[in-house]
Amino acid sequence: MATITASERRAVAKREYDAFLAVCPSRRLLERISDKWVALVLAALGGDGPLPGETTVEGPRPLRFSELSRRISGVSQKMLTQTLRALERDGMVTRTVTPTVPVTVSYELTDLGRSLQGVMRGIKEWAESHMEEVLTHRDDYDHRQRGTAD
Amino acid sequence: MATITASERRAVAKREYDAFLAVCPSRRLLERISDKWVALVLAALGGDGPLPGETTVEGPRPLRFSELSRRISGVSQKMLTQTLRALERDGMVTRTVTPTVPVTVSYELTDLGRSLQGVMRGIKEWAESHMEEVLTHRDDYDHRQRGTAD
DNA sequence: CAGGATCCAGTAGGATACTG
DNA sequence: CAGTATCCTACTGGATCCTG
Repeated sequence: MATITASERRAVAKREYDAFLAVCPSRRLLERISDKWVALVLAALGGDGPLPGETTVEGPRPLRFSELSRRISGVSQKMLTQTLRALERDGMVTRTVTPTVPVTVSYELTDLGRSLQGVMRGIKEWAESHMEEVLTHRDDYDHRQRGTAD
Repeated sequence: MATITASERRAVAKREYDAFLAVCPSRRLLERISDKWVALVLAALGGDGPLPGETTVEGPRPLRFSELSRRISGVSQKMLTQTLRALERDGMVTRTVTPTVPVTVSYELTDLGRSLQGVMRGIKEWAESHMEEVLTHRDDYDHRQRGTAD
């Protein structure tokens, strides 16, 4: 009998994943992580920038729900919870509950999460550092709308 | 009078962009590029993987609309057009029309687009290479739903 | 504090039909 | 071929209320 373990099958399958294919599971994973909230949560947990009210810039550390909420301005509690749950389920963050009163919950990146954060941070930083260039292109594009036959 | 040019103002503002802030323009740029279709279009134009039907693996080259459409399986013509327009407007792809019959339109990454593709490709590849690990975590998470008091 | 549960508006995005 | 235009549904995600 061919004793093929799950990990063996997976090792083979690994090379087959192709997000260009609509039916490939990696396509759905790509959809999940191609999300602004994911990018922002990972960046926050990854220790990008100082926390509001804090002057010292420190590295990554566990953040509480309320800290994340304050850091990522404009995020609703629903989206934050939802995003954190998904990231936890996918093994990218850990959720730690400390039974104080009231309860304290903190989130932290796992190794897997950190590896993703490496690429996701790139996106947030790209957006910030290329904003001007993009704005310039938009101006050009919008103006050129008529002058085509110039 | 303080003669401050637009580019000077922008050079200063550049360091101010912070996607953590809901009101910051870079937040909206982040939303725009945190999109699966953007990731896939950039990857396709960036020359990731061989084209369907082609055996030789070549680098990036301009792709026609229909080629993109075939490469990115499952994309609707609406989303593809919409994504390409947005990328063109933001200066990340060029659109070239060759007046044959019928018309030939090809898309190509700009330098700006290539710089973004550098980080976006990371995401697609991360999804593909970490699919297994994520699946394992999901199994764990879903099973652990009851056995909490174990 | 850290959510769960609901309700509900806005929009993303698919399907379809038509055009230069 | 490479779109544009329209219709329409389904899901996203915000606002609100409630709980341990």
